[in-house]
Amino acid sequence: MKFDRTDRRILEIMQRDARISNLELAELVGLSPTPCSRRVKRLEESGLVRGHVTLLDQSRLGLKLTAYIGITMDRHTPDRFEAFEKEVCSYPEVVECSVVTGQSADYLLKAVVADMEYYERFLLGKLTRIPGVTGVHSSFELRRVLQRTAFPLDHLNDGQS
Amino acid sequence: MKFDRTDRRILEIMQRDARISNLELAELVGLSPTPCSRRVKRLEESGLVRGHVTLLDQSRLGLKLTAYIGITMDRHTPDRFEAFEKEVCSYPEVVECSVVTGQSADYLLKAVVADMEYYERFLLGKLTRIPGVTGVHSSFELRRVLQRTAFPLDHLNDGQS
DNA sequence: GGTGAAAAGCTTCGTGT
DNA sequence: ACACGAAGCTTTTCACC
Repeated sequence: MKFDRTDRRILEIMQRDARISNLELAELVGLSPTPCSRRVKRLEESGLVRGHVTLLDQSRLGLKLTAYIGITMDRHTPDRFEAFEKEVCSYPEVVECSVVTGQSADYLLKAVVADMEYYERFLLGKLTRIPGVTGVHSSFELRRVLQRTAFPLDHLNDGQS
Repeated sequence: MKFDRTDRRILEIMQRDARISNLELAELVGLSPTPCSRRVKRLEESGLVRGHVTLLDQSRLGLKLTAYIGITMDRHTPDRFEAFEKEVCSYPEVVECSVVTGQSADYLLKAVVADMEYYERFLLGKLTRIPGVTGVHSSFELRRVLQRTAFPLDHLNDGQS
């Protein structure tokens, strides 16, 4: 599958505004509505577009505390990992979870909660109870400097899978 | 400002699908289109809704490497911080940047790049050149387990600012 | 890829409960 | 506050160039 500059511009615009109409989008990229609509459909069917979501204000929701949590496991066996991951995915407080390289942590989690009191309950009542979890290191967000959902697209100048 | 269960359901649905029509949304929450539209408008004007974005597939874009980067600064003065933050915000590779608590890092960054070769250029050519940066510790994502943009809304059962 | 027309869908009133 | 129904508009989607 190949993308040209027009596709790139379409994606850049949609990454910022998912609710733009095809009519307006076509005008912005210098196309008539029909081929513009065709391109969008092609991009969506290709799997490149993962979805359209509404972003809410974390603070106004009362979710004032963001924690980055490094998790260390006792043994690195598939069953340990699977059980841990399944459990973590069921926690709505966790917005991100990855297996990572580096010194002391196997997993890096990002969790979003109301306050420190809630976080303590989350930590003691949920996270540390998962079998295999031997180490937990919490780091808290003091201030958010930047948060983006848009990826850079400069690197796909022409053909790209 | 107060939110009831219906507002909560509206937000839950929109967090998953930003392009839903008011008609369908109204049906899902058990309302007629008119009051549903009023509620959505009220929620947007309240600032609770930050925007509607399209999410793209990071891997299919060719951005195969995600790095978590801990940054240590030499001095914790406002001018050092401001300059650093302004510079970091101008890097499209950085999708997240926060001031965090904890041992050895002042900032935690999340960066998204094509590969390790690109990352090295980013690190040496950009990040480590910023005045005040004394320590950089990179941790790489081996596998993504979970990634959410939706926040939990269970905690706002009735009234909430 | 562009154009124009037709069709479908959505939003927005007014009115009544 | 909400439901209903009609009007009016935007948007999408054809067939064709």
